[in-house]
Amino acid sequence: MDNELSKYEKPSVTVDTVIFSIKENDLKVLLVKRSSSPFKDKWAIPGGFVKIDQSLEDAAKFKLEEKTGVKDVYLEQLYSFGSPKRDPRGRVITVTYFALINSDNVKLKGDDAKWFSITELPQVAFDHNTILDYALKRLKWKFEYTVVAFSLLPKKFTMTQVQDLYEIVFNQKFDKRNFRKKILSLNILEEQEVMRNVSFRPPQLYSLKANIGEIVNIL
Amino acid sequence: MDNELSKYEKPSVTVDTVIFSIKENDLKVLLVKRSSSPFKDKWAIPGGFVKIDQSLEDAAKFKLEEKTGVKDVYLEQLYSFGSPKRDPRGRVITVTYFALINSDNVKLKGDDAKWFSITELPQVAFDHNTILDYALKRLKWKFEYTVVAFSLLPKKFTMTQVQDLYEIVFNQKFDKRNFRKKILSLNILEEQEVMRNVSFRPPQLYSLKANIGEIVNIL
DNA sequence: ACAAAAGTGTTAAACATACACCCATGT
DNA sequence: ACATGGGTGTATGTTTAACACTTTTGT
Repeated sequence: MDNELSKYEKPSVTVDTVIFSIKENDLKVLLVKRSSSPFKDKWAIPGGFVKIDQSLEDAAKFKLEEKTGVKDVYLEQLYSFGSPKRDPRGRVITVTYFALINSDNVKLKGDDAKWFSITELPQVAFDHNTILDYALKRLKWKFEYTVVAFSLLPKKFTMTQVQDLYEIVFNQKFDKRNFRKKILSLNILEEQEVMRNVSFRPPQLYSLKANIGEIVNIL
Repeated sequence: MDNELSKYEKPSVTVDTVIFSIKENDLKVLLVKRSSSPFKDKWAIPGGFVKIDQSLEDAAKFKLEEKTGVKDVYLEQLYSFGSPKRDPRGRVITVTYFALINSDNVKLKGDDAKWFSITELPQVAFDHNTILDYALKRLKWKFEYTVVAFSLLPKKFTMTQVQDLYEIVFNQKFDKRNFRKKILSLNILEEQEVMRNVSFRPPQLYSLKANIGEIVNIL
């Protein structure tokens, strides 16, 4: 390697991805158990070193697929943490991402990974509690101002599912009529068929209109 | 250095800081002329390599003070860019920051740094145009939802200065009465004395109340 | 008295909130 | 017929948007 780049001692760079999903009507985060020192046997956010010719986002996607088998999820960069003492092994800067997946599609690989309710997190390695706090804040923020919520739902969903999701994330009840009015007024949903074979009034199914990306300022 | 960290070839890490200020009733960005290859003589966002025992934010502050002589400014992390090919010399990941300074206090050091109007940017080195676009988007966003605007103003300011600032950043006129009502209703300003020795009706001076940090959801 | 910028109030429209009952289905 | 969750409308308060003239000072 040439001149200026080799003049400085280089830090290591990792990418860690906070993976959110909804399971059992609860907001969950995927954590993996560390198999080696430091923080052996503590839980940690899945992540790994960035390969020298791999983009940051590719590193995040790679880890995500390795752990969950899922591709094509909502993925966004969160923040980079680089305090010199955050890893006892040496200087490690981590670029963090957060992912939203619909856990129906997930098959966890190996038994080192586990879903934790956001309200019952274990002690975690490194500064990963800071990262989790930050990710949760960002998640709420995104729910308020964008359409990312729908990445946590199946393709077709009922209005009640949407409302349940918002109530889980904000840990707060919303008025049913007002909630529906609000969501429908955004004009981001398409009516699908009506659900069948349920022993109560069959709900309307909706899907997110194609080409609705992230769009700020809703709700 | 020990085990796992040295198993991987490490990327270089830089910190680049997009420095915004208002001069001549215009939104400006500070750029520096590169003195060496690659992109010799092209303009670039001020930045440098992260020292092995320096936090990311310290690296940003250091560069900021080196170039402008200013400390204690509004500084926030923007985004990390890490595409493998962004620097022709090798793998360089950059963590970007953006800073808002009141340029009254600034003495540019050396003649390699220059303020550019955001509307008349030169060609820039590396992927710095992407970074500038991103920074400008974030700036507007922050103006809409937080109180950062006041970091670009002197301690005491008139309502007209605040409005001018918003009009510069959004490149859009606002109604004077509604604008004042809005800002005053936020309850974030304190009345100071009235300006003197002006040949027109003397304006009220305001200052930002102490302890008003960033506070989301204004305007 | 004039030039320059500061300051001020009202009305209409849009949006948000609060609130309770009937509906469609399977068993 | 009953249990289950789905679906709907109206009235009130709050927020935003549109709009033009008078005030204070120095020269």
